[in-house]
Amino acid sequence: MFRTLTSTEMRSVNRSAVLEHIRRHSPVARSVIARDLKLSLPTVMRIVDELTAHGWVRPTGVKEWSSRRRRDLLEYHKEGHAVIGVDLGGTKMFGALANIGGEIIGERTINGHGTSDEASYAMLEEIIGELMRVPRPRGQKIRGIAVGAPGVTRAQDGVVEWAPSLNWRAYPLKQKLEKRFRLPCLVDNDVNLAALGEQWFGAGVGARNIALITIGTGVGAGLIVDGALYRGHNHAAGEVGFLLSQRAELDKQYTRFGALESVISGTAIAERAQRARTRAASKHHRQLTAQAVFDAYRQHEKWSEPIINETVDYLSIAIINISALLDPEVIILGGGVSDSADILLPAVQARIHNVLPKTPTLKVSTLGRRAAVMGAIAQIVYTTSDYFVARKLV
Amino acid sequence: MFRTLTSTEMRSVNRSAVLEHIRRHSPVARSVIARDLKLSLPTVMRIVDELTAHGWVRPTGVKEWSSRRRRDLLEYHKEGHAVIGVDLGGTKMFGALANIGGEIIGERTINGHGTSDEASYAMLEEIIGELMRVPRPRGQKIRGIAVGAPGVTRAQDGVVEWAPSLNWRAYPLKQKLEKRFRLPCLVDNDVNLAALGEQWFGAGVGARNIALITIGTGVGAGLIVDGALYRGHNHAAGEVGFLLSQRAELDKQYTRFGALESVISGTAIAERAQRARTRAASKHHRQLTAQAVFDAYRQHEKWSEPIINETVDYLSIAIINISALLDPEVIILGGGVSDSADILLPAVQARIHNVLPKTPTLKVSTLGRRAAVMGAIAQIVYTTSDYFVARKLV
DNA sequence: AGTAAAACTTTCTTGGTGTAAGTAAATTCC
DNA sequence: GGAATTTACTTACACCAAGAAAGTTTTACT
Repeated sequence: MFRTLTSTEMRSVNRSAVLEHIRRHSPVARSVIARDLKLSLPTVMRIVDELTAHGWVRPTGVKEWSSRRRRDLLEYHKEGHAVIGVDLGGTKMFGALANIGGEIIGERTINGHGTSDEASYAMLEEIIGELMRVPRPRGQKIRGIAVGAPGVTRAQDGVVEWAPSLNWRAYPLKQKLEKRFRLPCLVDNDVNLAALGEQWFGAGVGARNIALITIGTGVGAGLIVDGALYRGHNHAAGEVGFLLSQRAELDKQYTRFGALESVISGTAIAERAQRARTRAASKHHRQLTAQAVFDAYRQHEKWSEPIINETVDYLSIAIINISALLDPEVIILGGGVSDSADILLPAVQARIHNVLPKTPTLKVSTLGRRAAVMGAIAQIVYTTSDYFVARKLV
Repeated sequence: MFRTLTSTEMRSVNRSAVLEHIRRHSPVARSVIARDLKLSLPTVMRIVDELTAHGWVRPTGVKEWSSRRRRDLLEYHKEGHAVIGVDLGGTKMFGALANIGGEIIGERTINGHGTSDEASYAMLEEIIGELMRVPRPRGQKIRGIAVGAPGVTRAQDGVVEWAPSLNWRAYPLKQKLEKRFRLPCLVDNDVNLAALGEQWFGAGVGARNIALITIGTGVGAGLIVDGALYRGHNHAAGEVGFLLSQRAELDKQYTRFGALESVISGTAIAERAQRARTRAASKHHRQLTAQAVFDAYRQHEKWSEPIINETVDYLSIAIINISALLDPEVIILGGGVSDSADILLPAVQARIHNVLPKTPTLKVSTLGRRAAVMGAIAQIVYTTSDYFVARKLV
């Protein structure tokens, strides 16, 4: 729990701080970095040299800008490295090749998933293989591969403990990928990666405490607490699908899906709509999707209102409970259902104001389905550049 | 957010690790520390010398113990320093003088609280003054004063933003105390200190992720996340009193007390009992307390059952929600109501097993009303010995 | 008694940070 | 238009702290 440091690791701490500063403020001059981070100028120089040599940072070429002398500014070298990120969703696999600035170079999607553990893995290998063959700017190397899996993952050793949709159980994914592709590989929960993605490139930029709620096939949350991903004691933090919001739910058993999940997930919304419609019209309409229910609501079709209202209510309760417990700066809505944020956000906003003393900022994911892939970039930068953080206990 | 380090601070990181190791494993030999913490022996020697010189650690005098040579072992020097901790509860003030090993040297309690902000402060000063005059082992100096306030506190600058029971609003407590007592002073939320206390000396020893739920006059929680106290973006993390567990609660306004608080707090239990009794017997009994309701339940008095069942249910929901979101290793029950844990714990235990994939360990506070004061010790040790922690991002 | 092993000690090297003095570039002032 | 001034960076060096390696002490075992 208490990690010790050598001088080299102290350098890593400082290097992380400098790189992070440049990433967030580029273009920026060395002297500004020194001032902001309270480092001496020689130290900043040395670290910047190191970062430049490794392709994380480069001089802009642009000179001067304000009073007195300005020499070349520095910027985060977006094109310095490429990263492969894959989001293994519940229903499809989405992979991207991107540079470390979050610019996507190539994408691949495969619908459906494997029927066995090895079939799922083969599809993943296929996607990664294709992405590795996508042409990149000359000299740009792939720095690593990060995979987000829907289920319980042990990020430390890269084992997927349980991912039902892929038929993986105690599956040593990282090990297999590293053996196959000979690159640093890394496995995490898909929602965790998405939260990190929003923190680096999306709606959570600049925030130190973030909750990303994704509502799609299922419901989950990724938590960033005091600046770092929080995974929990059993890798089960952020399982908001299992939140309870009624006393009656105590008497039921929830194994595959949680209580909240059975109300507000896209699947659940569609199911309720299906039931309402067959009751109302006594004839089967086409298969309804959550999307269709929201569209109906936009068209003021009466039957959709109780469904949407119920969804809004239970989502509001979840958001209130998350805020009461975690007091994040921002709560981000992601996943397929967030396409209907135009309906959800204002409604939820109105509901939570009464009940909480302090309300977080509510936002919609700006990265959408790419969130996890963007988080993959962040994770690869973290691990391959030895990110260390230090903190003084208050 | 990204803090930089100098060599001296690197030393602080390592010193913290060594002190922490000795605190948790004493008596222990230098060579063992080096092995466990992956430090070289010379470094451990130097740090231990430093710690000994400052009174944090001392040689046991006891020699050897196993194969080959063993020289003097080291132990945490419990009596090395004294600390004053004060818990400003909702209804009474409880202060203690203790050594850094958590052994109490003297205690003082004042019932009730001031009618104005300055009256409350005067009472606090009075308690601290008395504790400073309690005779201590010779040579033992008071290292600092930590105060836990019921309400919103800014630990960083020691300002109590809002503590209704004490009539404090934006009250610069730390500043006033330091001016008066000329010692390092420190102000935090009472439940936060209690959580820290349980982590150092109580039911949370060894755990990295802890939620302490206190149920007394009000309801609150202290969260320890990845080893450190988590306070949230607006110093409002752990406000479990505001958790919702029914859709109907969305339509009410909760300003002074939260929704959950109005059901499971000691006050709320007593109120419901009062109503039930007056209805049943149509004559006023003596003022009922939560304690009395639990006693009645133990005596199988029928009227108490629905009250206790309701309490158990909503507490279970809260615990389930906390687990789903935070996945702590242990959830500790504290506060006045935890005296009835013999009833609550097994009942809650039974309720949560069905609903959650992973359940945390449920425990009762082992420190009771002293929890916050014990946490005060921890905080003072943290701040006055410059605790730094370093962490590699996965 | 001699030997081996473990637990420190001492000495020296290495990595890294900061200070201080120095140089270069650009703006401002006269 | 040149000198003074300010800012950005550079160089040289001192200092701090960790680790490696070799030396010393203590103890168990033969």
